[in-house]
Amino acid sequence: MSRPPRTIDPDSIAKHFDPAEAQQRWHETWERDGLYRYDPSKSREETFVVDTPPPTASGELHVGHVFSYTQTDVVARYQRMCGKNVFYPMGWDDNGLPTERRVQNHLHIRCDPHTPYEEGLELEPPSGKQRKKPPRLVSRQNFIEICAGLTAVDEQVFKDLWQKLGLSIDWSLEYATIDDRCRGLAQRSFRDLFDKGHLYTTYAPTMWDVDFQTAVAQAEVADREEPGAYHNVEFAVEDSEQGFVIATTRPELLPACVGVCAHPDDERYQGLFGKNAVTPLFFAPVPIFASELADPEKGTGILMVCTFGDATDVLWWREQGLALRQLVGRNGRLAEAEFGTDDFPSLRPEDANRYFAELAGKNVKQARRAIVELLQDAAGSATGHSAPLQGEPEPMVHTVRYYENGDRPLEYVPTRQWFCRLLDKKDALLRKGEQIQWHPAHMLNRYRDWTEGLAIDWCLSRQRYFGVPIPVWYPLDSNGERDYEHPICAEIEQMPVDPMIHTPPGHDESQRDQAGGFTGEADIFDTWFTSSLTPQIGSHWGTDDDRHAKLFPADVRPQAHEIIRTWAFYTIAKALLHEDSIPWHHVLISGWILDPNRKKMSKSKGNALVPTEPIERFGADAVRYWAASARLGVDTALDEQIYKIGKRLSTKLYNAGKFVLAQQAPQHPIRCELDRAFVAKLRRLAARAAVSFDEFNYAQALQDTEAFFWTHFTDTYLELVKPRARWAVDGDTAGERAAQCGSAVAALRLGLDVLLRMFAPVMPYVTEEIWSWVFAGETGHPSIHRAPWPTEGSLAEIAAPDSEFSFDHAVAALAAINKAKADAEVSMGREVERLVLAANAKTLEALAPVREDVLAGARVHQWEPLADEALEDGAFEAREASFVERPER
RNA sequence: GGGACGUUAGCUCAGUUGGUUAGAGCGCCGUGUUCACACCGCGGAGGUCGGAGGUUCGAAUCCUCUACGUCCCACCA
Repeated sequence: MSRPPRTIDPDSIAKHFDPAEAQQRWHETWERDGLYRYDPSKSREETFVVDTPPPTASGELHVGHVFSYTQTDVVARYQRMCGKNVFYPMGWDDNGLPTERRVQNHLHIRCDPHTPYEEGLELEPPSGKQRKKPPRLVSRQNFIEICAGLTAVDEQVFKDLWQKLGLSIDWSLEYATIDDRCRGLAQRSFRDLFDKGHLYTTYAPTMWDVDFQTAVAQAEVADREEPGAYHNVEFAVEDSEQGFVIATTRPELLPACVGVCAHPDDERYQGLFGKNAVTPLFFAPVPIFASELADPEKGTGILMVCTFGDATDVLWWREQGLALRQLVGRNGRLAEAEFGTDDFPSLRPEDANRYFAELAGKNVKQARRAIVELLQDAAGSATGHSAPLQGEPEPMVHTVRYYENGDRPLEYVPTRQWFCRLLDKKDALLRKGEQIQWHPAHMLNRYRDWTEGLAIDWCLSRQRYFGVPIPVWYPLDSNGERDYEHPICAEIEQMPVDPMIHTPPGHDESQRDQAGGFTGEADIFDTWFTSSLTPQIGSHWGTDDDRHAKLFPADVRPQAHEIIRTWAFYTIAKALLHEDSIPWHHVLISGWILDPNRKKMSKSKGNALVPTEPIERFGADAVRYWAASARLGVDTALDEQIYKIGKRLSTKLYNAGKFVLAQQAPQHPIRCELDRAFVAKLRRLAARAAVSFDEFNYAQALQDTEAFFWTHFTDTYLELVKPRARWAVDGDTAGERAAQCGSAVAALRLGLDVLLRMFAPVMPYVTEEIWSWVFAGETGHPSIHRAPWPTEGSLAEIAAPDSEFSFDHAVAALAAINKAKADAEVSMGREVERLVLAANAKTLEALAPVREDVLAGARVHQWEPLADEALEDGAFEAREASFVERPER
C-alpha cells in the first residue's frame, strides 16, 4: 500500500532562499522550455487571450508598471494552470510624441522633412554649450531611424524588468507599434474605414499645440488651472456715441475679433443686437448678435468673439457665418496682417496698422503684454472717451486647455485634418461598452461619460514624423492644386506604405508634385490609431483569418482608468467599425499607486520610486505579493511594509516546504480524523479561491490562501501532526502506527502540494523552487506553472465532507493550551504535565476524534476534560496547567 | 455645475445576500529560542465603522441628508 518515499535531505538545500539567483535561473529554464508559449493549434475554447498594454518604452519606468502588469500576470498564470492555452504577448508603443520629444531633447535635434537624408548618420548628445545653439535639423528618415534606435534601448530596460518580475509573457509574440507589420495593419484599418465611408478630411479650426505644431484630439486634451485676468475693454457702437465694455482674458486676440455677443434676454444690451461694434485700437466694425450661450453673470455679460479664443468662438463663427481673421499661426506667433483690407477691415487703417505693428511676430504671451500697454493709450479708443482699458486687469483663476503633454495652451488653428466619424455612432458605442464586463463595474460610467460627452469626431492626423504615415495621395489639378475631394488610398497589397516615398497605383514617381500628377500626404496617424488595434495586432486581423477567429475578441484587457477615454474607447470604436464586434469580454482596471501622502505617483512630481529597487531588496515574489494584494480599481498607497510581509511569506513557504519534504516515513492513505479534516478544509479553500480567481478577484484568493496557510497549515496542522509524522523516524513503523504515521506524511505533502499550486500565480519563483525538489518528478509536471490548478473535485475522494469541523476544534484547543503557556511565560515547546481542558459537552465530544493529535502536538501528557456549559460552542479554556521541569542543558 | 469612488484599530487594508462580542497584517506591549523557520513562535492591548436622521426585531452593510478626500466629465468671455 505504501509508496516509496521521495524526500529531500534538508542539509542539501540552501538555508535561505536567494531570490535574485532563483529569478535568473528559473527565467532561463522557463524560456528554454518554452513554458509560456502560445499554441496556435488549440481551439478558441481552450485559449485565454490577454490584450496586453504595450508600454511607451520611452516613457518613465515606475512602480505603477510593476503593480498593474503583475496583476495581469497573476490572472494569466491562474488561467494557464486551469489548462488554458494562454495568449500573452508584449508590445512596445513607440509611436508618438513622447518618443519624438525624448529624441529631440536627448540629441538636441529637430526633424525637417526638407533636409536631405544622411546615410549612416550617428549623433552624440551635445554638450551644454552646444545646446544653447539652435537645434540641428535632420531629415525625416534620419529622425525616424534615430527614434527607432533609441526606443530599442528603452525597450530593453522594460524587458529586463518584466523578466525579473517573472511576467509569463510569450516573448515570441513581441511586437512594436512602429514595426512593419503594425504599420501595415494600421494602414489596413484606415483603408477599411475609408472604404466604409467613416473617414473624411476637412479644413477647419482644430485644436493645435503650438510647440509640437500638430493637431490634437479631444481625448488628448487636459485642463489645467492657471492664473489669468479679466481685461475690461471698451468697444464703441458704430455710428453712435455709445460704448460698452467687454471682459476678456485674451486681449491679444482683439485684432482677430469678428463679432460681439450677449445673451438675448440681457436688458443691458437689448439695443445693440443687429448693430455693429467697433473695436478699439483696430477700429474694425463687427456684428453684435445674441446667443443663449452667453452668460450674463460672467464678466460684463457681453463678450468679443475672436478667431479663435476657444471652442465657443468656433461654434459662433460657424453659426453666425462670421469672418475668419486667423492671427495665431501654427508656431504660436501672431501673423502679419494689413488692416484696411477686405480681410481686416478698419475704419482707421493707419492707426490700426500702427498698433498692430507692435504685435505682429510676437507669441501669445508677448502680444498680451504689449496690447495691455496699447490699450492704455487714449488715442486707441473707439468711442473717443478715454483709454480703452478700464481700470487694472482683474486677476482670476481659470481652466485652460492644454495638450496633455504640452507646455502652452492649445490654440484653435484652421488646418486640414483627417477625421473618423464617431459622433453619429454614440449609441452603438454605448451598447458595445455595455456588452463588456468592467471590473470594477462602475468603471463603465467613465466610458459612458466620455462617450456621451463626445463633442468632435476623432481627429486622426498628426503633423509629426515618428509614426505611421497616412496612406493617401491627392491628385493635383492642372494648376497644381490638391484635390482633397478625391484622395487616393493605398491598396492593401502595398502596405506598409509611405506616400512620400511610394507612388499611388497607376502613377509613377515622375508625376510627384507635378500639375496633373499627385502629391503624398505628409501627415501621420494619431498614435491611438495604432494602439486601438492591439487585439487585432495579436490576432493578425486581415492576414490570418483562422488565427483571428481564435484570438478575437480577446478575453481580457487590463489597463489603467485614466486611459479609458483613449485606449479603451478607441479600441471599442475600432472593433465596432471594423467588425461590429466588441474587442474583449472583460476590462480589468488597475488602480494607481499613491505615495504615502496619497498623491498619484509620477515622475514629474519626483515621487516615483524606481521599481527595480524593491525587487532587489525583497525579491520579485515579495513585490508581486504586494501588487496581488491590491484589488482591481483600488488606488493603493505605497507602503514598504507590505514588501516585508511578502518576503516573510516566501520564507515561510520555503521553510515549510523543507520540513514537509524532509519527512522520511512512507506515505499511506489519508485516513486519520485530523488529516481528513485538514484536507476537507483545504478542499473548501481551493474551491473558494477558484471562484475568486474566475471573477478576477485574485486579491481575495491570495488573502484566503495566505490566511489558511498560516493559521491552518503551519501554525496548527503542521504543529499537531509533527510527532505522529516522526513515529517512523523513531523506529515505530509497524502496522497500525505505520499507517497513521503515513497518513500524516501524505496529508502534509498534499497540503504543501496544493498550497504551493495556489500560491504559484502570485509567487512563481519560490513555489517553482520548492516544487522542483520532489513534486516536479513525482507528479509528471516539471514546472508548477503548468501543473493543474487544484479543484474541489480532485480532492473530493480524499476526505469526508463533514470532518472539517473537528479541525476547527483542534485549532481552538491548541490555541487555548498555547495561551496557558504564554500566560505562564513558558515556551511553546514546553511539556505539560497535566491540565484541565474546559469546553461545553458538545464541543468536547466533537474534539474527541482528534484528541490524541492535540495532546501530542501541544505536548500535553494528560488532560482532564471539564464540561463547562458557560462556554460557547467551539470555545476552549486550559486551566490548572502544570509543566514538566525543563531538563538541565 | 453633473457624476463616480472612498472614509472601518496608530498605519495599510478586508468585511460576500443586513444576523451573535466588527477582522487581518504591520506597528506597539509582554513573553518564549536552538529537533522547518529569529527572514521565528505564542499571547495581549487597541475601533461609539466620517457625521446626522430614517427603515428594521436587528445596520459597518439598505435609504435620505451632510462633511471631507480622490478622480472623471462639463465650464473656459
